[in-house]
Amino acid sequence: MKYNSIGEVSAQFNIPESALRYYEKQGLLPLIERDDAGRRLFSERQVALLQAVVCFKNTHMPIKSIKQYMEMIVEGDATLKRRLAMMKEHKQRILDEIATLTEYLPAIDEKIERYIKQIGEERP
Amino acid sequence: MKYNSIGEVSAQFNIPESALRYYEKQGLLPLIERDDAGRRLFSERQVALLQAVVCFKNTHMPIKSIKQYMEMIVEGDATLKRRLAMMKEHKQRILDEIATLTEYLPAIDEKIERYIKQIGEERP
DNA sequence: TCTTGACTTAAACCATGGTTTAAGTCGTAT
DNA sequence: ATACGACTTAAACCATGGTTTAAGTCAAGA
Repeated sequence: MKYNSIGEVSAQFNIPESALRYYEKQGLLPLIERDDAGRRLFSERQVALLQAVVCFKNTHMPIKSIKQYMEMIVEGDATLKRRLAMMKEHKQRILDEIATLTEYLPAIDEKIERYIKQIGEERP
Repeated sequence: MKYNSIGEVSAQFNIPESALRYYEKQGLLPLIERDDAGRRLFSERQVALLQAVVCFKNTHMPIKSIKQYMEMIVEGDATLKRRLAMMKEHKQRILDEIATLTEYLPAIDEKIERYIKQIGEERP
């Protein structure tokens, strides 16, 4: 099996090593193996799980929730329903967030239009 | 002129009074007047500016940036171009954020579909 | 008069999400 | 041998965005 060092993973995902260590400490990256010297070994599986963490972080899931999700993955199939419910809720929060941002865009556009107009009138 | 107390504004916008006081302290609500007892008086103008603050906060503009914007409003027409540039940048950040959220939605949907499928196979 | 409710302040406190620092351990190339 | 680069840890530090607390002021009603 191919293992990646923390430096390699940091470079691949453009995430500081300090953040990866912090994520592991917070329980976002459970079951990371170590070599004889205590250095982290990221398996392909861990890299895939980190990809999920990246997805969750980019969609603003709190660290505590990501941790719960990862704990459920470790727990196995008994948590499938809860994981499904969690993903449905998270999807809804993403949709709500998109809706909020979209709703406020016209207000920003109005300010832009107003400033363009005012600047045009100022320097005639 | 109609003035609103901090309690009224708090109720209207569903924002804690502590947050409104914090916003003023941080410079997000400049030029708020006071009565003889030192109590804040929100004019219609201030309420309108607060509406802008709410818009910026809901679209994740940092407090420091909102403060800069409000300082430019106080400064007057000399800052019109800078305000326009700021609004254009902020709009782009909103669009980028919507794009990011939208890009990750399929990954969440895949997990949802996978869990539905797996749960269906588990309880046949 | 005295209490109550709405307000004031400064300062302390809190949660979230990390980064930085200091000290140390390896493996490898010179 | 030793120096270097990549890694380790715990603990301290930081930024952001507030909330909470303690002590006080003021106006109005019982």
